[in-house]
Amino acid sequence: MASIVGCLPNISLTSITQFPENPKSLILQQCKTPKDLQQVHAHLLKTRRLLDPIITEAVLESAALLLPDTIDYALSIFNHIDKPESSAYNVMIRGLAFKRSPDNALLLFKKMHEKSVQHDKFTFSSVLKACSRMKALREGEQVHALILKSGFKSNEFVENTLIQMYANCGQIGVARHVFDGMPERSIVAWNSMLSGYTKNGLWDEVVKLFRKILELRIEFDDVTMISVLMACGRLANLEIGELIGEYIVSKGLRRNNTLTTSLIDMYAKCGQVDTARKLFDEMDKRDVVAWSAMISGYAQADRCKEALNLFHEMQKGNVYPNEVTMVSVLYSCAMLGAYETGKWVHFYIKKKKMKLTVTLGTQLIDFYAKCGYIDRSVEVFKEMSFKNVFTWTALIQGLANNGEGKMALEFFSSMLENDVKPNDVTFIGVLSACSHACLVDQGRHLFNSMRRDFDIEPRIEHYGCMVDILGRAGFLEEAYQFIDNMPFPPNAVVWRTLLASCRAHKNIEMAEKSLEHITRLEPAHSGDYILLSNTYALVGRVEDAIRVRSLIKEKEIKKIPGCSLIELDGVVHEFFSEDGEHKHSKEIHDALDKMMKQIKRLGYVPNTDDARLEAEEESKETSVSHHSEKLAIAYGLIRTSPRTTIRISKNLRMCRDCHNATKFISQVFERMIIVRDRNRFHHFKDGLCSCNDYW
DNA sequence: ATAGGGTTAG
Repeated sequence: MASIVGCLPNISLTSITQFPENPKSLILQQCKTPKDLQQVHAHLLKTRRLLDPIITEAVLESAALLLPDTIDYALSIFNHIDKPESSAYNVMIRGLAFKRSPDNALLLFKKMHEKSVQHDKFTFSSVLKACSRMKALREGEQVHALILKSGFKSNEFVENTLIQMYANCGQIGVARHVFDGMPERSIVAWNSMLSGYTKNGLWDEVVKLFRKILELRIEFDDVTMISVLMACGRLANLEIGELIGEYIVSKGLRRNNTLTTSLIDMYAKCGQVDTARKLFDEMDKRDVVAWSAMISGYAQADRCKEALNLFHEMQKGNVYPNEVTMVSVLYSCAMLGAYETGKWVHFYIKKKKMKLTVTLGTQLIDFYAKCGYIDRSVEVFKEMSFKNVFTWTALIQGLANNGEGKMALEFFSSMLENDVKPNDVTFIGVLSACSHACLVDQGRHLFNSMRRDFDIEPRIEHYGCMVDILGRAGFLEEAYQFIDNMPFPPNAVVWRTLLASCRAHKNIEMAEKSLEHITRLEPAHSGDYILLSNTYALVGRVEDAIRVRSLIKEKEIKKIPGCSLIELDGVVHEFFSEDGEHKHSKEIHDALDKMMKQIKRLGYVPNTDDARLEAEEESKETSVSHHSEKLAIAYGLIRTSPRTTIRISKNLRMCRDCHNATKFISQVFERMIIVRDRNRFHHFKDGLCSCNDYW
């Protein structure tokens, strides 16, 4: 018994023989480890004190509720009790309900019922908690019926668990019915209802109920605010969000970290990332959740570079990321094409044996796919033990965008074989797979099966995919008819899709018509005029091409500057086409000149048509050679080792000249070059591109 | 003895 001294610091070795008369609080408070408990248990057995139900229940409570991983120990003690009283059952049911074996809690409840042991409010709330965790609606309903049948007097604890159980089982209406029928409601009841709405994504209802709380002047607490802030974030309801923000300040609650984290998240989701950052900087202790919230705030605001910077700062601050943090970090890497950083994150996840949750795995798949490494996506997919519709969809979309249309469709088939129900987004992926792989009939078939076989109503995006499938394959007239027969008015995106096909198939008439439709719906982007202009240029109507291009200036349409990113040693470098002359160093320009000279020697001819269209006032060649991707590739060539792959991501479509030049570069410099443009991937190798010059 | 809470994806 020597070691018990260390565990029970108030008792000396001799005093163990004088075990306290009533050792209940000693058992509950002093047993810090399973070992402590075992020794106390042994002592109680030896001294036959275990016959006292009060003492036994204290041991049970310690084993079933307070200590980790001792639930089996608790069960073995419980099973030795001759005729357990209801309080002993209650402790066990509650312990089982909390300790990940809610099914056993239910079984024990059943046993209790069979043995006619009286159940009470404690039994009911514990067993309902178990039902809630298991999403066992049927059993929950049975318990509810039993509560009503046994003439049980209303009790707020039980009613609150009923609300929780019904909400967790998706029966939010029943939950509300229970709530409405309560004779008295503390703030916990209101909070239970709010959290029920939250779990079901009914954000509007959260705000509605909170307005009621305000109206009735019910005093709310931090738990209330956390639910409501969550809803405000999802709804971008800054009005209520700020109201709570001011309340928090006025009540001096800023030191409540959980609350402040919710506030940060709300501001970030409402587009006020800088306000969120200010709150974040003012926190006196930032835990991993606060960091994760702020990082995801930047990522959602499309400020991924800042997200990654903050991630690096987090590591300097010795806060360890968890799988939630990594989801936002990988999302940012995917957006930026920051392959090295993302690869390191994957390595870190493995090294730290982080749980590969469905969300994290799905994000890894998306990350690799967006960096052009679709094989790695497939690997991750195969390693995952749990996959959901998001996982399958990410893989299918990744395959489609990387030109693996056929494989995407194969995975779609095996998704169905695995009884995973596709959703509307899955079909976007599947249809774009058909589009990239030029599988017209397959596309038609899948589009028609959406409503018929899967009960999914095609949205305008799906119609857009169909237009793309038809248009790419050259069925422009059919695509036009298809748009005409849509059940809703076409938007600019649909016409833009057709316009792109018109360029590919050199159909002037329909290109003109498409642009007309676009301008009728919204002010056209500069890219639309460029597509039409390119179409004219392709059929030799250079004057028209120039005329259309000049419209961009005349109409003062803002041009989106082309921007290419390349990541080197974990740092993302940005190159812009517009300010190429001024911003970049001599080193880069020298590299660019050298690169252009070398590919010309091998037969590259700059496309002066495009150059002429682009900027008549500048010398033709200079203009085109300064597209951002050429700068980024030139920089990549001098900064990376020979024969390694160069990866670029770009915010616009690649132009034909850059596409052509990159093919030459891949050959001359013996480099694999992967360019992710706005729409798809181009894998350049040995002078050829994976898109077969069709994009 | 019991009830309600923050960050994550296609």
